[in-house]
Amino acid sequence: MHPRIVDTLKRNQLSITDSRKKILEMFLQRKGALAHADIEQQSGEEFDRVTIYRTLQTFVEKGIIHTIPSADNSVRYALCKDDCSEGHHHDNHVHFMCDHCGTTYCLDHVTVPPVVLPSGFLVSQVDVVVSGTCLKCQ
Amino acid sequence: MHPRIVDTLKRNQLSITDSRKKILEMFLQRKGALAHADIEQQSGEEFDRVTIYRTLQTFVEKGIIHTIPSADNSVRYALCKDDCSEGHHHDNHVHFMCDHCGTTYCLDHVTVPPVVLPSGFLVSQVDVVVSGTCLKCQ
DNA sequence: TACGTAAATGCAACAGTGTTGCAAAATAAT
DNA sequence: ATTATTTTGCAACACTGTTGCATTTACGTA
Repeated sequence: MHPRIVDTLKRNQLSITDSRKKILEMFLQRKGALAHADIEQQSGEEFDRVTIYRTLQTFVEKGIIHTIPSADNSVRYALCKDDCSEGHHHDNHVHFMCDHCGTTYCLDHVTVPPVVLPSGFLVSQVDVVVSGTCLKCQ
Repeated sequence: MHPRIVDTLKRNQLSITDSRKKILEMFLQRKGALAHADIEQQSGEEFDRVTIYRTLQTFVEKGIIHTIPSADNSVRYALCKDDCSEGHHHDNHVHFMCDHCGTTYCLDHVTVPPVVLPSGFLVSQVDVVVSGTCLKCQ
């Protein structure tokens, strides 16, 4: 098991349970983004659907993972780089969705360019989602 | 009725039906984005749910409207500036979602800044979604 | 204008997604 | 080891979106 798992859970004052350990491990292993359905499939019948939903919710609240916007209807989650503080997510990096294989990447090293809005709009967060073809699909 | 309605439908080789006229009018009237649920509520019992889904699908295919990405699970649609050609949407403008009232704006005059990705990624589209507080909610 | 064809609609049924309440089980604290 | 708190699993429900098929509507032609 990944050494960061128990550590991360404790730091966020979460009790150490099987589902949390397993789900967090999935995120740590495959660095890409995961949808609820991915987790449900990978974990087989081990956990209830509802438990997965609640675990993801908890992780988002604690700033362990963040949601990735998408034009289709699917919500994907990915690890926050260094755990964001509760309620405050500074994931100002670019997300990339491959049109071909569907994989979602967090491009941690590509920062979001500044966007200047008309006066009157107060910006709290900027999400950039790039779609196209990824490394593996060319 | 808005004069552009029949014109737009004809130009896209769509038959003129009540639902298409009514739904297109909704988009032309309130310049903001609309979710399926909004349309269902506004139209009352006039059209079947399925008809609304299919109309939205058709409009997206024809490039009359486009979908707006969002971090939550809701799909919203907005008019394409000048009808995009079929299958090709050039909506490279910034979208703004108000955290307070939930309204989604298309900021047609704010263009998407260039994003430079690591080599190996082929970019086909860049979506920028800004969230915060809008003009009315301050 | 009337007619025939092609397209769009409404209905029923279904699958997927996400939420809530509550009892049982697991975790944490003593 | 025992108790209090949290988490889980189950059941049920609401919402979202899709598909097949019969009926209705729109469109081109005569």
